[in-house]
Amino acid sequence: MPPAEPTIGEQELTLLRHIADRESATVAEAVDEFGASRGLARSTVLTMMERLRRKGYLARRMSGGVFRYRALSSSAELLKDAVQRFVERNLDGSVSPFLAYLSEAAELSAQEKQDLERIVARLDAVQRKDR
Amino acid sequence: MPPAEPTIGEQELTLLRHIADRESATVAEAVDEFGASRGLARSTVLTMMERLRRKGYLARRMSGGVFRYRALSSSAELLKDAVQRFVERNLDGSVSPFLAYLSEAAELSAQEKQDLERIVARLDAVQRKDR
DNA sequence: CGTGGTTGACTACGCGTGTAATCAAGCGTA
DNA sequence: TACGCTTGATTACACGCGTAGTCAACCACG
Repeated sequence: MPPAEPTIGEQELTLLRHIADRESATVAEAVDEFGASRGLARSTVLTMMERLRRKGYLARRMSGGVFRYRALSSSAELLKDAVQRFVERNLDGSVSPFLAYLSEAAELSAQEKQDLERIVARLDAVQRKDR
Repeated sequence: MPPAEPTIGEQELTLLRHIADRESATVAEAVDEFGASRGLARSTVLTMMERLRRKGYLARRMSGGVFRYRALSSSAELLKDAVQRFVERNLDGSVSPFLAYLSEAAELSAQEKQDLERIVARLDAVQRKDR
């Protein structure tokens, strides 16, 4: 196991995903595309990106006079990890509370419904093989 | 809507659920049952419980010379809310990453599988009704 | 050449949370 | 009565994260 990944704050994760989704960004670009709409100062975005770099989520390389940052994991990977951490730390590893949420509060898109059915279908298959 | 519930930290939530699960606890009991195994000082547990009380998650009443605390929501309710907050704040309201986690990383108990199938079945019913 | 905008580094501050020491009051028992 | 344990309240501190100001270097343009 890697040395217990550092924590990520909510805002940090959002920014990280933004960068991951475009596979490369300068600070200026991140400010324009991410910070501006949220009213964040340039220095704020810069600080966040440098913190993410120290934590090992971003790497950068000088290119054309400025640093270009890129995420070391994909957005989907990051989210899955975030979910995993949440399940392990807050739900004691049980997904039941999530299922409760799914059935009571969640609004599922057509795509999500389809994904869910596929998961269940695969579950059934495994189950049949098991017994 | 109530005035935007205060945040709860991870440890706070765990303690709160512990209390919710027994529907009443004194500080001494919480220390014995919750704090001791985690190496927490009595004052730490006391502080957490008082913070939870200020935030409106616990109430207390004097009983036999000591305060008895009780949670104002059930453990299940708390968890569902936590999931909801997580989905809204970290996943942009989309449960897809959760489904990705479910299908790739989660180990489901028999009960959970059953719950999941029930959810899907209900989804199917609604879908049929919709069109 | 000077001046203004861009870039990167550093420093800082408030708040929430995790954690605890300390103090004062009450109560039981030798 | 005096001592010690339990209980409650107060105060404190470190760390992470969200947020930003400031400064120095650089580059382009007039």
